[in-house]
Amino acid sequence: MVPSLNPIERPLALGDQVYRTLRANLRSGKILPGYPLQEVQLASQLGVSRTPVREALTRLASEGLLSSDGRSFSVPALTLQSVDDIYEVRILIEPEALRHVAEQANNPAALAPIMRALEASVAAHKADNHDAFIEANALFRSAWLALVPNRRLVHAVELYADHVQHLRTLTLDNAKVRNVVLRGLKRIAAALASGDGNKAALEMRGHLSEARRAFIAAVGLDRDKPSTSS
Amino acid sequence: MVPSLNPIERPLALGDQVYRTLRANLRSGKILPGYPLQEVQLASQLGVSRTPVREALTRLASEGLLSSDGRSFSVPALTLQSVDDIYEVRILIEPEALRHVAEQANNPAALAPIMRALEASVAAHKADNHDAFIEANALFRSAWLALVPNRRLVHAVELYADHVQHLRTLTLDNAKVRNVVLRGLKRIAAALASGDGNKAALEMRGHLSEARRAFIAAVGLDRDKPSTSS
DNA sequence: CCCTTTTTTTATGTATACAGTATCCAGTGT
DNA sequence: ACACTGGATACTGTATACATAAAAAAAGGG
Repeated sequence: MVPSLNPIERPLALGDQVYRTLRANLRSGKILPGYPLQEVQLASQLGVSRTPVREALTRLASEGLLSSDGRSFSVPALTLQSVDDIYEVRILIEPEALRHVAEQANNPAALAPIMRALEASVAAHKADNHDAFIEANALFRSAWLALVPNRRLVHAVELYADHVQHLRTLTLDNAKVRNVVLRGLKRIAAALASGDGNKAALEMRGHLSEARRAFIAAVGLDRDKPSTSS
Repeated sequence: MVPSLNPIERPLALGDQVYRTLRANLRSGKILPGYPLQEVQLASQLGVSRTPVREALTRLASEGLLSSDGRSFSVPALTLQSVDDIYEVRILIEPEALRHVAEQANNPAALAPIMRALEASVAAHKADNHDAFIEANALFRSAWLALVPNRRLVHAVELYADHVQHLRTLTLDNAKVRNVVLRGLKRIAAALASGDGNKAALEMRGHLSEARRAFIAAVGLDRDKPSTSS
């Protein structure tokens, strides 16, 4: 008998690895809307066969992160309509998810990672560092999501946040937009620190509304889809 | 020149067909939780190769309708926790989705399919027809969802509704449960007919809460997972 | 008779082969 | 020069082959 062994770390299946790689690249905006994602090309780039690539692509498409135009897949171009649709869903679920965090984990120790992510955002903003700001932003979200007990809710929040990730990479180099976002994060953090669930939910709602408006204004989205332009 | 030809009806890819078939079978509760869904077996039953089967399975798993326990997939057994989680999400999104329907499509013609589905539910209940009631229930949902303009919201509602579909097949042969559900549908239909968005949202919220309670009570779910028992 | 070990079977993960179809390009005819 | 047609090309959808690992069964030893 051996004292408490942890289960072995199994190497992830290739399909999962490809999925994560692609999703990370979508998140960072490296893949532009409209470009066809071709199986052979991706497979050779990643050094695997078409099978796991195909698996990852169909998964991403079923989650709505890719759209299948005709034969192959591509990043969907965001129209004003789709941005509105996505934000409507986000505004329904994220404030309530945050409410749980405020009500359950209102001790400073649990909130520490969130505060650190906020500080990182501030620093990145001051340094005018586009990529760092985006990263700190994502860190902030995953920090508070880690405290949401409902895993399905977490999954949904992550999904719809990724749906508009491309907007962020396009617009967060604009200092004005960053200011809007940063102001929202600060208010959210303050509400969390106060342990007031209602306030937290309210602040999140306000933040999402304003961020949505700022993104749309910054990218010049009006009834059409120029989301590929930089 | 040829007089106005319609584009040809293209047969759906096998992968999609398998996906739909499996999802329909999950919906009707034909596949029991815990049973491993094996690729070769499904492939031979459906008369296709493993490839499209595999594709469908990974899609269903990524949507949360299947869970991958170790190596293969199976219908996840519903714990009280997971039912609560799913209903929390449903209660966040479905009332607001219904609000749109009440506010936008409050003319009798648009609401006719919903009313027909309600009548079918009533008839099935009176006839004590389990399967017909479930089907009418699904028809009711798809009828009002057809009037929701936000397609992503529709997709999310359908997804989480399917997550607990198994509960329905287990419990809707219970007349008491059917009564609870039917009462909810009637109130929802009345709210829609009145064109009152707030009322519609409120009734949906109440309906979901009560249905959730009735399901849990009927299946005897307490801190564990007997959802396979009939 | 039970426990251990080895063998066999079975199922998945991945790669590759094959078929069908859409797209692109060149050639030909007007 | 332009339009149309025929063929080559490239990509996807599907099937199948192979390798690996887990599970089950059988053999062997105490």
